[in-house]
Amino acid sequence: MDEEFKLNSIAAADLPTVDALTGHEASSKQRRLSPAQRREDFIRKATSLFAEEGFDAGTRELARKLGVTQPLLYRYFPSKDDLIREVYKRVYLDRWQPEWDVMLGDRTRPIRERLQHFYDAYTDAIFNRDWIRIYLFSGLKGAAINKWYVSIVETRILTRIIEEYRHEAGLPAHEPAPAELELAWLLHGGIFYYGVRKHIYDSPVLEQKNRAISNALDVFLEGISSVFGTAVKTRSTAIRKAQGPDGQE
Amino acid sequence: MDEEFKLNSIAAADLPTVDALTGHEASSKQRRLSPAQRREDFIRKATSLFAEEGFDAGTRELARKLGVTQPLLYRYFPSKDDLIREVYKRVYLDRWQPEWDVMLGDRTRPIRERLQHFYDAYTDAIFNRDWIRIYLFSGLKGAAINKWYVSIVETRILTRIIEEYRHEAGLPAHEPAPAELELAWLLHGGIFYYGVRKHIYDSPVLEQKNRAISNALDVFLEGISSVFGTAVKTRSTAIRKAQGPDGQE
DNA sequence: CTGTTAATTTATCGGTCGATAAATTTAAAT
DNA sequence: ATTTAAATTTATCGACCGATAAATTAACAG
Repeated sequence: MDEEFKLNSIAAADLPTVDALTGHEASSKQRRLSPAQRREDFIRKATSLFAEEGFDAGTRELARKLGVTQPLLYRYFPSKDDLIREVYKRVYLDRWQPEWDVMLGDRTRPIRERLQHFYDAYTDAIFNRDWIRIYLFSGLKGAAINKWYVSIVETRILTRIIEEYRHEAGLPAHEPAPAELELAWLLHGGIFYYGVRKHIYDSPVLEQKNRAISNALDVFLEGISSVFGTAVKTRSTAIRKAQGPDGQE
Repeated sequence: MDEEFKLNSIAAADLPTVDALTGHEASSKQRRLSPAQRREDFIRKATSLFAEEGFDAGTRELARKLGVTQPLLYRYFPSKDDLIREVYKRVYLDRWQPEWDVMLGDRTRPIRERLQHFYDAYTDAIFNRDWIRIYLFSGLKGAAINKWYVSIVETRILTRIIEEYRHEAGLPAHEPAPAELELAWLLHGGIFYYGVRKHIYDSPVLEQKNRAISNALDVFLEGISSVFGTAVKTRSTAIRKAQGPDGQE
């Protein structure tokens, strides 16, 4: 657990493309790839394979999906565990946008708008089969990066949500109390579970993700207003009339 | 997927005890057990083993934990998959209490009280490492019983919550709309995630589970009141003053 | 065209997996 | 005490696992 992680370090997108590396268009008959490209392919295919079958998926199946032989993997990664760690980093670090931090703290915009913007973007980034499954599998394995990520969500997102809410509601600023953080987790976990139901359980969910988020934010913000004993204008009645929660418009 | 499941069928508790079967007190040196007892032991230890390591855990390790040899398993279960199915049934069907259904529909009690009672009892039943991990592992495997369980939660619990809320709020009775169900899922998923954080991620959570639930219910009920445009007395201000959400009392 | 480098393959090792068959041993019945 | 039924163990099979070493071959430099 003495590892350290850094959000949005050098990522796949920074790697040179096949064309740039090889000097000609990528052909399906291309037999040899540059080390960078081959390594990238291993990580990418491993991500989807591990997402589907868990980290016990075989290295031979991975190689077969790439059209290469299994021992080749060990020229690029000392062990399967090292490959898994690369997959972790790719999944956990790459999709996080540092600007989320900034945007959530932008007090020129109402918090309702900031929250909708954030959760629209955040769920766009993580609501896909690969991400959610890798997240759950690594969580079940007790991977250090999973616990680290959860703590990041709490400090960078949920703590800020409470702080910003308190500010907009005119409440005195202080470190969010455990019970306040817990309410932010209720919102966050509830929204996350939408993704789990849709992408893991293949369960029918409300079609429009942004409406599910919108309604969740309405309930959350109105709910904590009442509970905190503060009356804050948090939602647009125009929106409410246009897309009420009963879906009967 | 043509399997059918039945909540609370004959369960472990209905099995005769070791004493009843063997006629004398269970000794740790007991070498042979009755088939019923041995089978029960296999299922129990398999549940905790699979919960920890996933369903890829070896049958040899399972046997070792029971102090027997591995082939013995195959006198009690035709295959490892059959054992896994038994574990599923034990986990998914046993802890469900049919009275939850009834209680949630008891209109002599306010819905706030019924919800608190239900979620206190429900989380008492499922918030433990074994249950949550088996649930997640089987979900990731796409097990039929997992999808079945999710649909049961929706029809038996969440649909009822919305119906009962609508009734208490004086709204016309009708099948919950998708957006309404989605809000019930927000509550349910948010509460479930409390258990995941505590038992899977080993993340610090608000110590008192019942307070976390109470605050969640306050936010949910007050929130949907506002969103639905209905004013319903849902929470006791006495409770609110005694244990406000800021945890500073 | 030739030589060199390294990307890739072939062959293989020891270990573990789920599962089966046959031998053994315990416990109860006679 | 002897017999009998079945609970349990021993031995083993074929398949698959992660990993290593050595042989091969594709791509580029001269």
